[in-house]
Amino acid sequence: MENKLNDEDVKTLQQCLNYIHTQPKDALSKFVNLFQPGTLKKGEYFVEEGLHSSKVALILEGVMRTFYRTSDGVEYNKTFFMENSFVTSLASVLQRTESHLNFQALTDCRILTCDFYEIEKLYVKYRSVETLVRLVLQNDWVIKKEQRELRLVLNSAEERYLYFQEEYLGLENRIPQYHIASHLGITPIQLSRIRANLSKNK
Amino acid sequence: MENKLNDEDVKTLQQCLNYIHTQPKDALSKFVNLFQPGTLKKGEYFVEEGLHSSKVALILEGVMRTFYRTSDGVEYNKTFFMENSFVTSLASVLQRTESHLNFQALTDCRILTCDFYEIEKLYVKYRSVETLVRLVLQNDWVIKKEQRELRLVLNSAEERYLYFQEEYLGLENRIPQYHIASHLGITPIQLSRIRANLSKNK
DNA sequence: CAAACTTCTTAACATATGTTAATGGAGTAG
DNA sequence: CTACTCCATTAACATATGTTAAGAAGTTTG
Repeated sequence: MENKLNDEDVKTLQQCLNYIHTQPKDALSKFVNLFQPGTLKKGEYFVEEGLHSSKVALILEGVMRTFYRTSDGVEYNKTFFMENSFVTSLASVLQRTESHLNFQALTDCRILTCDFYEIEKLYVKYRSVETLVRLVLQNDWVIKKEQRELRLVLNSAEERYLYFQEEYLGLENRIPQYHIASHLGITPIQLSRIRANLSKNK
Repeated sequence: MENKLNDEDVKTLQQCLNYIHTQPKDALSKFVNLFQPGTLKKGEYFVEEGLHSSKVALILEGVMRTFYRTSDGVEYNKTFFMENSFVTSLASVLQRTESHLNFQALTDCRILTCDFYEIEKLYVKYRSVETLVRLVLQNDWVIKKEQRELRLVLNSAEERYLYFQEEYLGLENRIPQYHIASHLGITPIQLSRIRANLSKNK
């Protein structure tokens, strides 16, 4: 049971943090020390609906999804996460409530995890950490959500599919099509038709 | 040019603030003093896209909408505001950037306005004010946006229309149908069909 | 290898929605 | 009152999408 990060993973983590908002060396070092290595098997849950979780993960290898499940069992894939993405049930963490979203590994994953509230404790000493978190929030919750709402209302399923390909480069070939269809708000059959139509007119 | 609020409007404002998060008397009084009375003619803009605005309005009488306009002129009505609602271009205010949304009066409006940054100045002295703002943010940006995204993906236009009726009680008869259609992401023709179908099967 | 399973595709039909155009009612200006 | 504008409805047709069913190709399991 070693909770030690190898040099390469530390470097990846540092780069991912600095990419969002450049951190001074001491803050970066404290930040990195909060993380521990871990793995998820394909199908395994990182966060389950109905439970509270303050965990944060950085994906080193693999793909995860977050999805909502309706009362009659229909699933809607809200977001996918790939390498170098941070994963957390933000609403649950911020509101201190149980998550109503599920987070699940779609492939075997290698991750680094830590507890969000440990990150919060760094705010007092390192303003750069608080800024980083605020930027993630602003970007994820204000800008991305805005864009998604507009696309759902204003764009056709085909346009949403083309946008998906840009947003999630290469993901198309790493997960089943029906997960993509669910993300686009259409049936796998309709997605298949759209794909057939696109390749015909190319 | 009187910037004096009448007693009744003060009472309404106080109730609206306390409804979100109860305020101590001195905070409430400072809060109320930031507001000035005003009016908007039908069709007049409260905030225009491309410009920065830190204005906040409480609607005393009337209806407003916020809408997005695509590059080819199509409009999408994001939200409607009725009596006792606070109106502000939140993303613009928080990010200190220009608004990419328009806010417009759909009827003649009687409002109370103030500057958001004046409210922020109260944070230091009155924690209750900061809490109130955080609650609005959390409610509007986290919960409502989440619900809207799910509805757009998971619910039919008819279901969205029925939900609209609940969410905006009585609004249906105060604004043109095509504004409602735009909010639902469908054409006025389709909304008309849905309405005809609902009254038939009733 | 054979059987079972998963996933993607296609067909056939039904439903939902968009587009264009015509109609008529309600309100408004002259 | 008349002409005009705005707006909701309806029809007719085209397109997009859902549903059900069948089959093919790849993968897993025994």
